Amino acid sequence: MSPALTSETIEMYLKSICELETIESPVAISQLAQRQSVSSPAVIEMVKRLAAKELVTHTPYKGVALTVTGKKRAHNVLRRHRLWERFLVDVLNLPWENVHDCACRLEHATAPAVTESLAALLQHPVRCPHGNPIPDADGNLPDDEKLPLAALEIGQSATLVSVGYEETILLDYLSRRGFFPGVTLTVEDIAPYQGPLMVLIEGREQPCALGREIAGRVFVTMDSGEG
Amino acid sequence: MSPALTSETIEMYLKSICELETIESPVAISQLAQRQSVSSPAVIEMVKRLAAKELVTHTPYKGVALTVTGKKRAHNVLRRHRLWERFLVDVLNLPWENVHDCACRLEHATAPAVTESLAALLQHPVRCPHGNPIPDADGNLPDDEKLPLAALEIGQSATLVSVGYEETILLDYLSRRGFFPGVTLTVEDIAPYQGPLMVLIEGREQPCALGREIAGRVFVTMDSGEG
DNA sequence: ATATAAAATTAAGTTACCCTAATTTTAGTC
DNA sequence: GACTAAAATTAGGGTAACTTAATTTTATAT
Ligand SMILES: [Mn+2]
Ligand SMILES: [Mn+2]
Ligand SMILES: [Mn+2]
Ligand SMILES: [Mn+2]
Repeated sequence: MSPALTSETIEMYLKSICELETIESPVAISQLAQRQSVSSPAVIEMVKRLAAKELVTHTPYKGVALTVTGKKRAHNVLRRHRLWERFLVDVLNLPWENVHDCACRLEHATAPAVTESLAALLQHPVRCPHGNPIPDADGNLPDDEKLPLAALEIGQSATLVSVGYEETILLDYLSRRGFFPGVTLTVEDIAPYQGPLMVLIEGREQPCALGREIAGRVFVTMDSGEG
Repeated sequence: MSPALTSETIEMYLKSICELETIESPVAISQLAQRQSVSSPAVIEMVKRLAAKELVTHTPYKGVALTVTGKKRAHNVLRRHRLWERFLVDVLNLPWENVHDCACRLEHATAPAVTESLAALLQHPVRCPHGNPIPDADGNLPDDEKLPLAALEIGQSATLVSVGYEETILLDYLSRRGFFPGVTLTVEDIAPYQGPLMVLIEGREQPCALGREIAGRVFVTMDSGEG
């Protein structure tokens, strides 16, 4: 028997590689291991399988990069994931911070006909509830103008676009403090020595302290007249 | 590491055992093997795992039966399956004969919160598009009054309730000929030697020949005044 | 009661995916 | 340029779920 074309595990690796490539390319084995919560040898082994299927290229001791086919496949998973997220939030009214995990299971169990009917039902949404773009049916993913909140200087204002690197702990943390796509933020202070940013959400009284790590995962666009 | 509480494979075995139990109990290993499209040794091995988890009881050389826990678990899978089927037909407008396969994948990837929100969205439907009852959130499944079409005599009329033992080939075959829950059927003739039944769907000109095997999987209720 | 066919089970082996421990390679420091 | 810590890789092993081939048990038919 020839090995299966794909599997839930393979799809998750492809998706992770795709997401990590936006930060560094090629992607380090250790990064993938951390993201997938598995050991490095497990990653090495899987990377060999993926390379055999020509979904990634592996440069030993350097890292992994998606091939064109691999990237298409990854974008397709992302499409399913983000469409399900929209459905779960918009139609089923499930909480913004929980839908990521639900979608992460559904994404692997979705037939093409279901994906496309879902897209039609939702009227072909462009972004997931966390602000990340939804690839089109052909696998095209527009990369948008955005910069990490951590790149702002004191006094600058910006609009929250998206939460990169989605994970429930992070989404939970942000939602509790009112950080959603669309809100307007002002950096009131930046502590030295990689300390936290004091960020005010428009309409709130008190600013909120965000660590650099998190501020690097929250993406914004500068409000016009300030860029 | 203790073995996972459940898996897609385990859920499918439980569901199959549950469905087969309505025909014969305990369920024969060979029946399960056929239903799951795997070899008998594979079934034996899995049955041992299920027995270890106390989800089934296995009487060697006799067969398998669900425990109370096992049946609850099976009903829960059936609930998810049938709710997804309703969603796919009612909300996404996918074809009646295709949704079974789509739902068979989604059913294993559905968090409890998703299941219940889905049920609410659909206004707590009682039956799947193929007429089979949807267990409630507690796992209760009402067994309804119905008899196989094969049990009717010549001249008798009945209403199609459900298609048991769902499989795409069967659903495809029936949908092409107009057999859906709710239609009124009349048995016009029954061929001897296990030959086919000539069945007329109300409103049609020509009767349709259905083999005994299929007529045994189509369930009806007698129209009042004929039982 | 015995022969035989069918069903169930055991035996032995495979693949995907994971692990820990040991080793090798790379990159940064003096 | 050698020394060392971190990262990558190899070696060896495990489990879930499957396979085919061989064996045992049950059911049936004479
Ligand atoms: Mn996933
Ligand atoms: Mn998202
Ligand atoms: Mn299934
Ligand atoms: Mn159904």
